[in-house]
Amino acid sequence: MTTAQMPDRLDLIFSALADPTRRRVLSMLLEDDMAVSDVAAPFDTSLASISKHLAVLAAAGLIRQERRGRITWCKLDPDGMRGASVWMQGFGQFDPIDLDDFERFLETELRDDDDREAP
Amino acid sequence: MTTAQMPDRLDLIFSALADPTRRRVLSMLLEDDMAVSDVAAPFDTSLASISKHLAVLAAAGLIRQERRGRITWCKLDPDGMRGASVWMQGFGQFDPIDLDDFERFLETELRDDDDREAP
DNA sequence: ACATTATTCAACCGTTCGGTTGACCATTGC
DNA sequence: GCAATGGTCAACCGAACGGTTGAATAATGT
Repeated sequence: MTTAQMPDRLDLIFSALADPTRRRVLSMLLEDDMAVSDVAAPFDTSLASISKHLAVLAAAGLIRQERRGRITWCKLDPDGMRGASVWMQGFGQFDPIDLDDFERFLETELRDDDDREAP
Repeated sequence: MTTAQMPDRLDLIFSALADPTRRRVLSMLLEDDMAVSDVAAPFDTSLASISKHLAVLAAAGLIRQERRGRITWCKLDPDGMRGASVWMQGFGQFDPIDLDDFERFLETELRDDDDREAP
């Protein structure tokens, strides 16, 4: 059967990116490689949950996980995003990377992504 | 309650893009504005299904729907993708838009996205 | 007025998703 | 060897998703 109904890589990537927790994880990994537990630390969900999220990101090719000793290192794989990025670029000639814009964006995500509480 | 758990715009955009049918719709709209029925035509799902997909895309700000007479026109809103595109660009300095690459990509998606059958 | 066309609404159904919990390997430290 | 640490696995749960069908709403054509 060649009609394997295998999900497109774009499916994997975009649905991986659709979750705010996973996006936050990626942002964290942008700053440095991390062990699974360290990734999980700032979240108030279970370790297992984060482990699953990381698996999703890995399946989408957005991160790579390398087991060394008893800790599993998670490393961003920016190239994994390339296909999706290219696809999106086709829908409008966006300015060639407004890095400042992104910086602010990231800041926001990192600061109050998950637990924003009412004052 | 200010802690409304309102989904982030990026959630909306990326999860809208996570579905191959919706991506194909966007590709179609890239070529021209279309009525809902015309969008639905090439797919072998129900009209209602496509109508829902279009609602999702509209909610994500990726298309705009304008009712004129009894037909609802669907029009791509490339600017809706901007935020997500900017976000992604932050994860790697991708080349400034390889349009040829994209063209081929699109071709592929349009041709055999949904119904690939075994020979 | 009546039938037709265009689209959405509402209820339902099976599947996937994100989360939890507790058991289960590994690897390290004593 | 034994206990602690790091991570995954498996089973489960409620919510969201993508699809279907049939009724409902609206504008158009005759």
